[in-house]
Amino acid sequence: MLIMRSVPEDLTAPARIRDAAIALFGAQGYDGTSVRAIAAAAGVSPALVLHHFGSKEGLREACDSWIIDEVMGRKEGLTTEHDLASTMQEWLADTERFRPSLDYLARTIVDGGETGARLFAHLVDRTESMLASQTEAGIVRPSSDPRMTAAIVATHGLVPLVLERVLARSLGDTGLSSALIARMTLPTLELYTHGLYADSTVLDAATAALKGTPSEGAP
Amino acid sequence: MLIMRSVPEDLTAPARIRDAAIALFGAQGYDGTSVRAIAAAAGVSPALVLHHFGSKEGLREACDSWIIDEVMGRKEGLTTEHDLASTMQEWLADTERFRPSLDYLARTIVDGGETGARLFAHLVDRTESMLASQTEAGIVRPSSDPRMTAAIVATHGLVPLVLERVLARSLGDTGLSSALIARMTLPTLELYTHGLYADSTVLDAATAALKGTPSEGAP
DNA sequence: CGGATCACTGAACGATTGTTTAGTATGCTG
DNA sequence: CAGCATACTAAACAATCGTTCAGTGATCCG
Repeated sequence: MLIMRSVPEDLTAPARIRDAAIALFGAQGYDGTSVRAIAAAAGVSPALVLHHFGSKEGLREACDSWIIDEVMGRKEGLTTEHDLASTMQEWLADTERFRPSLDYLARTIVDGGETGARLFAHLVDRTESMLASQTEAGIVRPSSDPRMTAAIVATHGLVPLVLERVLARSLGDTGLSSALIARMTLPTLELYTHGLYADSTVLDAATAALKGTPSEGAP
Repeated sequence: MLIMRSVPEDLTAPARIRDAAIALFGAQGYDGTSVRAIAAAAGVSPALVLHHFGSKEGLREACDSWIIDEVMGRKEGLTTEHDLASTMQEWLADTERFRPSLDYLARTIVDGGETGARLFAHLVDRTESMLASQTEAGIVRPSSDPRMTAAIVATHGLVPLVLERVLARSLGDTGLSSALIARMTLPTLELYTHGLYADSTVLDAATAALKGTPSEGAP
């Protein structure tokens, strides 16, 4: 770990510590990152980290609420209203710049903890209301289970975030993930416009099968 | 960590160690699991773990190749040919039973390491050839980018695996993830049959926009 | 029977972990 | 200027980490 002071100088010490923590937690995970490594990356002593954040867990919570504020756009100019979807779109368009936040966000969501669940639930809520209004406008087809459809569409949006590494490696090692996102756009829109199947035989068969066993939710 | 010997007795010590490692690595991650915890769960001494597997990293590699064999179905009766898709379907139908393997597999894939990349690449290959034959048979619509479409469909299949926790929590805490999978089936088939959009205006707009800037791959 | 190999354990090793403590420097407030 | 809170560090703390070592039984082979 020869590289230190990887966070610029013109920030307060707590801010440098927080930025370094997000970068290292995102890159190596919480357990794989030591307080000493964070302190070195922020250019401070290990004791100062705990002086400002109480404990390593307290630092994680500070990073969580910071990333939530960053995702929801409660920073910078408070002019624009943001949410997870729009922020992710912005970040994925410049992965090199937002790499720390992207990695931290991905880990938070797949982790399934309180923060990840809150962010995902928010994304599903937004997706559901968006789909509802677009369905009313005739843009989107009605669904037999709007909540689950919203959840599915939401997860599809998270795919480039949480599966970026394996995706890139399975499509020739471009490594440039913004090009990957761009290449995903057209096939995704094709799928969302015409579906995958040429006709409705598979769906009809599944519908008939579910009609045959209607007691689905009661064990 | 009072609970130990969580792996049955009637297995060889290396097998018990490996099973305990898969369960703990899957539940808490590699860094979050100590050799001592694995040894306790397997009912052996910590030294025996390293005696059989050389190091903690060696144990991980053994778990990786074990899970690969398990996924590819190179075990039990060698009669049936399996792959990632069919194995995942079988495991997700009985999540309680296959919880350790499911969690370990999910972590391996999102980790993006060698094993995860190999498994995912295999899944994309299988999906691509399946889609190709079904396209030729008129079941599946042709795609403008078959490889990427296969990758997208593959990632959609991994969604319940890697996002199970947040998914369950955003749809009322059932916790029973097999019911979650069942509820996902119909909306997914609706999406794959009719698409999400009512008409092709969004796709047409995107296609026109990409025609306007055709120099996509050359930086 | 004798020797060797093997599975296995208890105890310890040094390194690293998160955290605490004592202390220094700085800058604000009265 | 005195007093005090704050930012910050060096050093050490106990605990845990992965790993090593010496040694014990048991099994097997000749």
